[in-house]
Amino acid sequence: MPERPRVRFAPSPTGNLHVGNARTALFNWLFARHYGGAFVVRIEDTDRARTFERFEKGILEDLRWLGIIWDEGPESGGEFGPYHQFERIDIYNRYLKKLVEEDRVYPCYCTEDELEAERKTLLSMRMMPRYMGKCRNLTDEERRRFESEGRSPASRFKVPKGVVEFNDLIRGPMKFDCDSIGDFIIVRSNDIPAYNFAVVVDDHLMKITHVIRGEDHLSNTPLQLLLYQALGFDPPLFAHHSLILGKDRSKLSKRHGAVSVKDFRDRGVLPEALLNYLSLLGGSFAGTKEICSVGEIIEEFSLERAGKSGAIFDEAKLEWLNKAYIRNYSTPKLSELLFPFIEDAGYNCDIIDRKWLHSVIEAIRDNLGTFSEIGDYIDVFFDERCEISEDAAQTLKKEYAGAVVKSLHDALISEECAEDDLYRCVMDIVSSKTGLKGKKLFMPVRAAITGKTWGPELDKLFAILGRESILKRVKKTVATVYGS
RNA sequence: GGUCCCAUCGUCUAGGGGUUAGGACGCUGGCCUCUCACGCCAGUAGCGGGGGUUCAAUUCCCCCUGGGACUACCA
Repeated sequence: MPERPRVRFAPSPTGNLHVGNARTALFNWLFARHYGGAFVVRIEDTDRARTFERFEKGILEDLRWLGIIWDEGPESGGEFGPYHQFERIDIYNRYLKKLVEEDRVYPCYCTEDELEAERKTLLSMRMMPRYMGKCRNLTDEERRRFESEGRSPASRFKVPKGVVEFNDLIRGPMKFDCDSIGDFIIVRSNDIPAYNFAVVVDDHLMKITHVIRGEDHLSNTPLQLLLYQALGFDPPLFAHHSLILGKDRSKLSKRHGAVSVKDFRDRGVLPEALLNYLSLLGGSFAGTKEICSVGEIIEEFSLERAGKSGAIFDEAKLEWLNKAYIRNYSTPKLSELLFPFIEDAGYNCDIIDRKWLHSVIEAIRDNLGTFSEIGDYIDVFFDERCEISEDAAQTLKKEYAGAVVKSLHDALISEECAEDDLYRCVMDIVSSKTGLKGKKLFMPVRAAITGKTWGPELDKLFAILGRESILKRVKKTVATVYGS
């Protein structure tokens, strides 16, 4: 391990930050933090048609939200900038020139249609589609002719014969035969460098020591290694981690539902829960502990513990973790995070008494898997939002329910019970009057008061609602369900 | 089709030549005066198949099967 390893996360701003990419960023960041190295973010914005600034902003925002802070990169700068590839075009051109001079590169005049046709032919012959080198040995005369036709060439790298070998830090020894690699484009006909070329130049110039990325880049590695060789650069070490999969075991993508960090953030998943979950996927910590603080995760992180096989993204487990993290928040802090979600559910937090709202949140906080569920739990505390659900109506129509509701009503009216002992006192009365207990006793009470068959604990409900509100609700229920 | 990668409960995983194959999520049951959630207890379920190597293979090797990634002038 070098003194100070340098790793990078290099997203292209063509969409929101995907959880798979977030995991790659996380692994790099954990690696840097674990070994006391540097974590750099580089924006790969060479695909001009698909690059949008809002995506870059979003990605950076999501990284910060997760607590993945970069030592060098956009906005914060650093010694090895610029950190946007599009601002580094001159640099790539310098190295292209070098490769041209050394005859490692040649101009290719093929159009995309021609290349597509070649691919199809090869495929129909059951051969691997790859560039067969049509422009590799063009005469000057032929080149001039293409130029005069107005064709602007792309630059292709001359792939040498031989094999490329490297030792993947996660997967072990890797070996690729150059015969299966066609001459590939390193600078496109619009003079913008292609991915494999830009990455190699940047990683070298930015002194990256370890490239940690998804398995989907494994087959790019031999191409990049060839470029390192041609450029005379020392290559970094490579580590290719497994991918996050959807339920059907294919690479997680939009058709699987929520896949971006933003999706989970909007749903009310805590950043520490998502980060913890992502670090759990495709690996494990030394102990049996699964809920770990960032510090512990950094401490435990190691590439050796990274699994080689893909891992299905399990939202149920994420939610379980989220619940655990929610429990660790104090109610005031939790409330602050919850307010936007309460507003989304159609409430105006400004006109609701803070203290009362806190007690409501206190009553339901343990039920929440994600913040966006808050609307389903909070409505029972607002008289005007209480409707009798189908389930509740059925419960109330059971033969024993009528008596329960009646004695509940009577107990509330009698003023026999003190306000501060309402729940216990009323339930004792109802229980002794009806002779019922357990589910048959409590379900009609719950249904009569909340209109639902599930929700926060009844004692908390009584304490927050108070006699007046409860009585009003019971009367309403009696009127609508029993019609008297 | 080609190249490459991978393979332990439904899911995430631990383990590793001799184990009652361990944990977590989920699910089921029980307890906590109802449900849900929390907490606790219990239960459910797994080494893809075939050959080797070996006294012994889930573990090591090979083949098959299955799954996946890549196969762009995207990254």
